[in-house]
Amino acid sequence: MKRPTISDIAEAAGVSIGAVSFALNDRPGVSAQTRERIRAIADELGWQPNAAARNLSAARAEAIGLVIARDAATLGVEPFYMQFIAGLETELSATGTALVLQVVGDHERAVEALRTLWAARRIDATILTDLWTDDVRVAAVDRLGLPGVLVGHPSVRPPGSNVPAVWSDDAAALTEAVGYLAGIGHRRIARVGGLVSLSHTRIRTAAFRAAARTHGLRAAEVIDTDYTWEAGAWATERLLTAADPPTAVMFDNDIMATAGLHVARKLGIDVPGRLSIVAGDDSQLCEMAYPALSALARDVHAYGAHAARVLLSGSGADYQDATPRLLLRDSIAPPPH
Amino acid sequence: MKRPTISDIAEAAGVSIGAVSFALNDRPGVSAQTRERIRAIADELGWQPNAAARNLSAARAEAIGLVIARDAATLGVEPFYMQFIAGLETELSATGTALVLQVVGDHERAVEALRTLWAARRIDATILTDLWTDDVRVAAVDRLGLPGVLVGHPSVRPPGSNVPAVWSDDAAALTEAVGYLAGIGHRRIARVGGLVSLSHTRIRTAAFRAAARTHGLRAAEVIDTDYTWEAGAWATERLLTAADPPTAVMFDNDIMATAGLHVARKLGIDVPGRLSIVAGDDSQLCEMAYPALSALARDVHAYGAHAARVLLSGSGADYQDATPRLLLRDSIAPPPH
DNA sequence: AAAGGGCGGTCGCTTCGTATA
DNA sequence: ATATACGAAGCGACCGCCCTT
Repeated sequence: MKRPTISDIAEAAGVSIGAVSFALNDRPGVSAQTRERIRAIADELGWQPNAAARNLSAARAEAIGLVIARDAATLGVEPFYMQFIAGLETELSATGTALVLQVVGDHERAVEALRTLWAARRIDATILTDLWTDDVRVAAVDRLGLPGVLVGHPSVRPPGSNVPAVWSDDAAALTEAVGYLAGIGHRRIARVGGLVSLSHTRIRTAAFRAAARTHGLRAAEVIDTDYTWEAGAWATERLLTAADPPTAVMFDNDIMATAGLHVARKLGIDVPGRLSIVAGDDSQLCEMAYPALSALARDVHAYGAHAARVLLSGSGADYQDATPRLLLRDSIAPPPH
Repeated sequence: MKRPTISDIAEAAGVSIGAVSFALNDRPGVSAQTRERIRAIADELGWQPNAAARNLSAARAEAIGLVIARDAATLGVEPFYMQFIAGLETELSATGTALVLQVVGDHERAVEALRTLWAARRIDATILTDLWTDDVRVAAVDRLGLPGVLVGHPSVRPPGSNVPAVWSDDAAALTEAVGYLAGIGHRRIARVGGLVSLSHTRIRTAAFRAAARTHGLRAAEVIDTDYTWEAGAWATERLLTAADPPTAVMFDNDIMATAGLHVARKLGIDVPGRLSIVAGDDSQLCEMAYPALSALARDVHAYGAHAARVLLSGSGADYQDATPRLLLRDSIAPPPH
């Protein structure tokens, strides 16, 4: 029950504390047989290094911080984070790095949390998600000297900063999707975007507009939202009840896409007969909807793993993840007429 | 940029290290003005006590561990954990306690993770969720002397153990729901349960059967599953295509309830006209379904907060949370005929 | 006599300089 | 000179003991 320390081992082995440390850390300076003897005793005693002591002398925490800045209520159904975290873990657990998680309400508190964790040496690095343009958190990690990785397009990185970014080419994904819809005949396509403060929202909107121009679409309206069910429903209703409504709508997340589906049903608009829908990520929500929603699919689990790998490698180099692909289910069809 | 230590403050204030420690920890032995001066300097320097150093001498980690034993794939849509974690955080952050999160595949690995975290003094306590009957993790925390709280019915606690439990009366909730359905005329009610290895699944099934007897139901079939969409769909299909099918089905989680809704639609069975559905928890998935699903509602966020509070209080006393209530939406109606 | 504040040991581990075979 | 092992000095904060005014 009492947890053994290195000196218990030293005593039992009849050697010095230093020798035990060297033996257990695979460093030269201890004979092979002494090393084995020490190892055996450590095993027998069930010894584990005291993280506090080790971190104190090494000045490392062997932990990384993930501070999620999100209203608790909306965190529930949003499938992104749990999968992302599970992905992180696959890499972290392999290196004995702990994940310290915190959920806060806004960026200001996120900065405060990161500052405290870092100042207290509870974390060695952090991962920043849901990046805004001119994100105060990026500025903060730069200022603090807190290592980190940005999960988002490298363009969010301010000049002078060299925090690596892990990203995927959302613009290409959107371009592909618009191209597909245009290819099967759609001429009026709308986009229900996420928070305009998020950098990837702007990137996607820009790509959407560019693709609309390329294909000479007759209409390419964009409505920005806050990602919630309510906003998705409201935006869809506005789109569908306008004169000359779109024949296809692309949503920035799955929750809003599902909301859009509901609104269409309420208005008696058949999906995909009269309206095609493209969802945002590709969570299980898409399969759960009826009809099952086509979506821009990406492997969030792998995304998390890659972010962790970039962080642990310390290379400082950006990493481009796979481009989301349009996954066809049952919510896309050629436009009516 | 450089993170200050207590001796930096001492130097800047022209006092000893001990005086700084006393001043910053609100202990007597320092004059009020010295205390203020020291505080001001600490603030200005952005000082935070080095967690490793403090934990080393205090032999505490100021952190609790949450090891989620769940297949990564199913973690995605399951809204429980994120909300639960957010609830935990509201209490933890108030006391400066960190949350160390780990995601593993099974109980064996969970025990291993807890053992390592505890042996390395990375955590002071843990929270155990999704409890099984004869859960190896409960035995492990007892054996290790690792403090914890069980999120589940006190009956999962083996004799001799005194780990506190935070629980809600699921049996009462199920009884209420069956009573309601029976009250509006249902005579054939089925239950699609969760993992039979989970203790609360058994508790609910027992309550379901007892209530069925009380109300003299003609049929009260129970099908156990693994909580997945596929299992929910399969179970529902089996139920609805049998001779003399149920007029109401109660699901143990929201994902399966949604799957059940799909199956009913596929079979051309109107909900709630010919089939009533009760979902398991009450996540946003219920509102997202069409028709919106009635559910046994509980406040998961508060549940998490209560678990944290019990853990931090150290009282060791069980805490009974609010009993889930039947929340009526659009998926319940009297049976046909 | 009491209040303010210095000193030094302590937690467990790492690491470096040095001594022994 | 080489391989092996010892002793001690930190890492940063805490805390009890003791000495000042």
